[in-house]
Amino acid sequence: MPEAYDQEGGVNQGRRFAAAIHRYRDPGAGDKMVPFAEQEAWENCQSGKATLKSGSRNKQASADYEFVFEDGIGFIKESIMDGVNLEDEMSSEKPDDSTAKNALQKLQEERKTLPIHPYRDELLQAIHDHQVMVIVGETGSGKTTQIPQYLHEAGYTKRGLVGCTQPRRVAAMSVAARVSQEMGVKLGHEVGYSIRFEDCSSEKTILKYMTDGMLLREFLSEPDLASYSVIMVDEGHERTLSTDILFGLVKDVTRFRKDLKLLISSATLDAKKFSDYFDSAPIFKIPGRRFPVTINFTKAPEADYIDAAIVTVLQIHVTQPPGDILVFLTGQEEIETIDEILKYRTRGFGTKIAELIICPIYANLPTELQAKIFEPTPDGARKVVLATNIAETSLTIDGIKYVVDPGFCKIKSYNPRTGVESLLINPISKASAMQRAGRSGRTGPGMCFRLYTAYNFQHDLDDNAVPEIQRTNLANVVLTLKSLGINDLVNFDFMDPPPSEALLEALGQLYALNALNSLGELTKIGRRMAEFPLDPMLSKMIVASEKYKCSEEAITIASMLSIGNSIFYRPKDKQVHADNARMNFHTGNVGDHIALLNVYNTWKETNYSTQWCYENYIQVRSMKRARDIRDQLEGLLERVEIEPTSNLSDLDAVKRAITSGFFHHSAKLQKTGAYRTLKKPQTVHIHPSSGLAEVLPRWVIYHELVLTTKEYMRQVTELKPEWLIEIAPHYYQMKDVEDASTTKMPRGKGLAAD
DNA sequence: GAGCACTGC
Repeated sequence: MPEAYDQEGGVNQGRRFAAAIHRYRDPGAGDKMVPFAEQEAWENCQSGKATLKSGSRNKQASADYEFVFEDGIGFIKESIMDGVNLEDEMSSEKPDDSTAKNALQKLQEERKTLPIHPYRDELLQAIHDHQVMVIVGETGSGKTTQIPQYLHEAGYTKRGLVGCTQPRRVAAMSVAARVSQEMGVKLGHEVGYSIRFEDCSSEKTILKYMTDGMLLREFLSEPDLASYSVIMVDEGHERTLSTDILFGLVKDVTRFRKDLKLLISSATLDAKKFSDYFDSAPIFKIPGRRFPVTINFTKAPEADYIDAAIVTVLQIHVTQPPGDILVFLTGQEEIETIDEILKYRTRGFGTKIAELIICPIYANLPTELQAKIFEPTPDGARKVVLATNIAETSLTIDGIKYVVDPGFCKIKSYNPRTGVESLLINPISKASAMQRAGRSGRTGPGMCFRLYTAYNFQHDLDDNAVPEIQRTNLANVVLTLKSLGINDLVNFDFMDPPPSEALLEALGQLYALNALNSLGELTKIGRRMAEFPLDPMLSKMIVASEKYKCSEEAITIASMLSIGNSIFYRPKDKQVHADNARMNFHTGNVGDHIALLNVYNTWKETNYSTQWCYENYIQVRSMKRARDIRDQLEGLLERVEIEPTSNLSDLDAVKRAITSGFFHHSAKLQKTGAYRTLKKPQTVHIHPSSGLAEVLPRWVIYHELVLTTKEYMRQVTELKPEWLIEIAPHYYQMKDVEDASTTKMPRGKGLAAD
């Protein structure tokens, strides 16, 4: 086994997990089937047709439960996720040779073959009878495209819009496109969608698909949702930050708007919880349409999931009938490692085995390389897709018959006490494991190979992932709710309340930013800040830039910072070139914020050239996104009546604006070469990718703290300590910036000047 | 001298 991946951090995490499996494993359960009542119930429930009797099931299982590759990893066939309405699926796949029908008629007939169709009238009656309902609609049931149309047909659109929220932009767009076809209308007319940067709706629109975040923004201007007659929150089980806030808001609106209908779609496992939260709302269940998926667990725990994944892929390739393989991995590095090892290993087979086409896919992979996974697999070859969680919900790949699931993913966590973010490898949830398995049964019967034991699935995995609202910085959530006039946040009706520590921290932060007064009410500054769809520190920087006459620079920097760390592209074989290109923007040790400003302005000077991006190792996609965000912020400047002004000749003015938003994030150099944060003291370091990593200024301000191998400040700019007193006198006193060991510090100048 | 799960406004 090559050693390359042996040193990889994720593997160590995996080992720890595997060790945990060992600890928990029942020593007698090795080769026997263990009863999994809970799991069976779960999966039967999932299938929508809980008809399998346990007796016949066991008989079937004992006949062929053991699925063992020769000389490889032993798997046990543990269960089957049933396919439902398979016959319908088969018949709808048949080409329709009646040429007389026009396209619209065909679409209307297709609608009638959807699993939801027989439930139409019953569903409409239930919606008529109840104000709030939880809809459990399995994948492929047609709930997202059909329910809004049923509501329209039943007359609900006469009283107002039917709005349907989605967690992702593409989903909102593509579903709206499909529904507009089915209704035979032009997209953007009767059927439209609304997503950030793109409003494809009009006065004619009666069915509106939108991202959940977009409905949340609409709440700010229409807190009673007066223009809607029905709101359907789709994919509620995904528990995005926006849906969780929406839940609390729409639940409240239904109390005083008895004419507003509310539909929440959830997965089977959460339905009861959703129903309880919405005052015992009835649950309406619609079966889905899916092919059966056979689930295999390893007989024994695997110590190294990277190795296990590689062996499993090769075993499938050599022993199993045609069909592509999807492997779920945690990140880019893991994907690249497995890519290399698989290439190396299959080279050894020569022409003895069929060709194995390896396709990596992750969100930061340049667009042109992402396209490869959608190319059809040539006859006689097999494709193996190495994917992150992006393949769990965000994109679907046709032709996948086998899923390999090591059972891990990276999850961002946030420590409200220290403000440190980190990205850690964690075991996935049961819900996530089922979702992954389902990716193999989209176009035919599938097989899922889990690289952990059934015991481990049952006992070590949580039912659901921790919702985002419980593991994120809440400053923006709090500002949004405050601007909706919700003052008592501690008693806000969250489905799963965030830790009170995180709420208090966010309140404190907003108070320090002068967005809230001492009574916790929104100030004029706070109201202006709430207009910007940004982290409040960035919004404050923009609002403060008015005073320093540099709003143009502030919105550029805010746009670039809100992209995250995916601006610079650093290919393995050209790291030196990429680093040199990056350092060109740091001339004069201006700091990382100004460097980002330089990147954007230089790109703008090239007329937003793609070629220029390639030459400078900059991600084109990220820059285009920065431009979209900047355009939006430019429009919002006008809304809050801030003049667009540029002050490039006075970089200190720009840095003062930055300090106005980020004064919390200050740090001072120690004799050791490390830094110490001024408030909530902790030892931190300048990230090696910073332009100031070797400059080590005495005082710095940073954008964020990330924990990787050390605690690093990412995006760092030099600071004059007197700015802290000048800008945040309520937060810093002289003693904070005085320093006995730094008598040589040129104090007074900045202070006297202002 | 490091390491970037994934969304969304």
